[in-house]
Formats: sequence, C-alpha cells, structure tokens
Amino acid sequence: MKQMIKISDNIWEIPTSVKSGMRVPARILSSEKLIGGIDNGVIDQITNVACLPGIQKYALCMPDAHLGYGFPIGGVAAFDAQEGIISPGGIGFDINCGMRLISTNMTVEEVKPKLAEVIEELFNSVPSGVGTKGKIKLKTPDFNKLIAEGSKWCLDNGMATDDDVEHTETKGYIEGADIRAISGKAFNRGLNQIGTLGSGNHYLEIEYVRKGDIYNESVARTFGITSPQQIVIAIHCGSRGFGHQVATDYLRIFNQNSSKYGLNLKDRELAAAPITSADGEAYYAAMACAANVAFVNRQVITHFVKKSFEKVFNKTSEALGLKTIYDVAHNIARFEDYIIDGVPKRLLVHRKGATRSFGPNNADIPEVFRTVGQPVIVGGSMESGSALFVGTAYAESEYFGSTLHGSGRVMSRTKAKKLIRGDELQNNLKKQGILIRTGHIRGLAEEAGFAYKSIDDVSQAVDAIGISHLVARFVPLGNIKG
DNA sequence: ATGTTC
Repeated sequence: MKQMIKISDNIWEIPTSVKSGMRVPARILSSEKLIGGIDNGVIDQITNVACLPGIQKYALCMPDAHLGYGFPIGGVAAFDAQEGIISPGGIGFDINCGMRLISTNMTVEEVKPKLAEVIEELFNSVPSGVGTKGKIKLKTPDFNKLIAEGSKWCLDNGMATDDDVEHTETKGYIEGADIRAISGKAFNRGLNQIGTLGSGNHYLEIEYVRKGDIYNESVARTFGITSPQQIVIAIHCGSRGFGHQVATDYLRIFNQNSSKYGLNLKDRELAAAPITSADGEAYYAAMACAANVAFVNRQVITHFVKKSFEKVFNKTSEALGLKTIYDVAHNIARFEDYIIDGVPKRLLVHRKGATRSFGPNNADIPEVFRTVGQPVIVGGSMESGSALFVGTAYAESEYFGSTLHGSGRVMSRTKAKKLIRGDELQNNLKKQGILIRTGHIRGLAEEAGFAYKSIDDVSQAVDAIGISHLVARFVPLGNIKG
C-alpha cells in the first residue's frame, strides 16, 4: 500500500494528505507478516473514520482488523465528548459483545472422563442458536430493573457472587442506561433471551493450559492461572436481539435526521450524531442499556455453567474453583479521560472489536489486579483456543487504553462453507481431541480455524507493540456453538 | 452479529 508510511516494525501510518477531510492520521498496528493481509477496504474505512468530527490523535486499526459496517472490526476511534460524534457503526450491531474467562482448580485428567457429559449438560442449560429463548422467565418490571442495573441485578437474584461482579469491567454496569431510549421492539426481543449464547462466532468453551503456554508466571498467578493442564472456561457472546435492535433503531433515526447534524459523512454506514445532541444522548442511553443486558447475559450463563459443573462433578462450584477471572467488552463506547497534546480531555472511546487494555495502578480495574494491569481476554477460533493478556500503561498513553479482541476473519462465511462441510470439520476436530456440540452443524464450517488469522500472529504483534502482553494461552477441549 | 430481507 503506497500511501502507508512505516513508522516502526509494527506500526504503519496513513497521513491526512491521503484523503481530503482527514482530521487525524490513521494508524495500523500490525506486523510485517500480517500487514499485507489488511484489505484495501479496511484502509478506506479507517481513513473515512479519520474524517469524523471531534476525532482525536489517530483512527486506529488493531492487528485483527477486517471489514465491518462503516468502521472496521478491530478499530478504535476516540471523539471529544463535547465536539465529537457517536456512531452505532463504531460500536457494532452486537453491543457489548465480549469475553468472560472463568478459572477452575480442575485438570485435564479430571475433566476428560466426563467431558462428553459436561458438554451435553452445558449444551442443555445454555440455549444457543438464532432466535432461541432463555430459561429465565422475566416480567416487564424485572427486565426494566435488569436493564437499569446490569450485573447487580444478578447479585440480587442469586445468579452472581460479589466476586463475579467485582471481576467484570466497570462492575457489569454502564452509567446512563435509560429505558426510555429503548423501543418496544428491542425490549420484547430481549425479554426472553437472557442466558442464551446466540450463534455465529459466539461460543462456550472448555479449554486448558498447555505445557509451556504460561508466558508470565507471576501475572498469570495474579489472574488465577497457576499450572499447566489447568482447566478454564471461556464465554463469548453479547446482547443478542436486544442490542441488535438498538443498533437498527438508531441507525434509522440517525439516517433520517442526518441533514440536521451537518456531518458530511464519507459513507452512509458511518451514520452518526453529535454526542451532545438529543439523538446522540438517546443512543448513548440505549447503548448503555444494551451493554448492561450483555453483562447480565454473560453472568447468567456463568451461573448455569457453575450449575452444570456442580451436577456433573458432584461438588460445589467453590470446591471446583470456578471463579470469574474477568469479563471484558469488545463492542462498546465509553467515556474515558486521556491527555491529548498535554491537555486532559474527556473522550468517547469507540471500541469495535477491540478490548480495553488498562495498565497497572488504573483506578478502574479491580484492586487485586492493580499491581499488574487488567486481564485482556482474546478469543481465537474453535481450533486455536484463546489467549490471556495483561493491559499496559503504554496502551493508555498512546492508544486510548486499547488492544486487539480476537484473531480476525480472513475469509467470508460463504467461502469457508465451500471449503469444508460442518460434519467433516466436527470429525476432524474430534480426532484432535476437541469435542464440538452444536444445534446447527452446517453453520459450523463458517467458524473453521482456517477462516481466521492465527491467534499467535496477532498476539505477537500486540506484544511487540506493547499495547498488551501475553500471559497465557489456552487450547480447546470442548465447545458449544450456536 | 441478527426472529439471517422493513
């Protein structure tokens, strides 16, 4: 790409001279190995983002960046809280899609004999697939309360421990959630979906620490990862139909009212509103509601995961050491304070397929992690497993406290399905010792390992840049997919 | 990602 300037081994910059209207440069954080794989469309999208009013410093792409709706997935853009905009495309349709990692004191040896049984139990207790209903029956006042309170609602309803809530980003709650910003349609779609996994790349996975895969023993211990063969559980899902409907509702409103805002967008998919406008404030309030719903969803799933393990292994979840390490959002906008050109500023940081990566001593991470930094949970494919990183002060000072979120797709769902059948893939994985349970076998092919970048390649890139450091890697044993 | 085309 000729308009890119190489800044260092892992950083490329696209200057403002490349496209008229760019207010800041774009930066691609990547590696020699991965940079060639960045789609031209991603460059076009991130330079469009760089034209948006109020944007600060750089429009950013993480190493896992790929094409998204308007903004790339794997993108970060921070806007001045007064002068800037808020955009649904910068957050994603699945508002507060995120990852939770649960530690255990069990080993592979202990779990393997009962793997099929526990996978079956999990499959039955955590409904997955498109349009499925959850096992929790909520009435309107309950759901109102849940939306307003986030994970605290789970605490009051016996589905969380204090420790679970403490170990969730911003304690599983976004300030400013206002039910009046939610359409009846969004409310009704969400009402019966609490405790459900969804479909696509959402999953519930039993993983373990392979020998040699702990990269920083002291930080790993702080996070609750102590030894090879240790079992962990990863949950990847979001706000389901509720968040999707919020995004759809406000994209329509923003498009209808676009002439009012005078934003001069490069692409209709960048639909946005000034943060301080009535529409912008309403979308923020609705997004906060959806974020709360997603935190609750992952917490309720955690509750059923604990119940499933208790039933199969005939011990309490405390005795099995089931403990939330952390829960992170990777599709969200948050108000955060940064110093820009020496001046402290309040910004609305949009992370779409990107994770917060706060370093040591940050007041917004749990006290037990203050000495090391926050856990950053990164999902790979169902063949590669996931990775645990620690956030850094460098990420905060240079890149709005952000890092990658996953492997990033390299292949369309359609193409992946042409290369392998779902049942073939399931059999191949079984031979590798990975048990997959799904209600939608044909869709499985879309999530094949070859459809994603290597998690080790993207991990190496962010580690070299210093926006997060690798702590441990986990490989899959069993996986529930929608 | 998504009651997979308002």
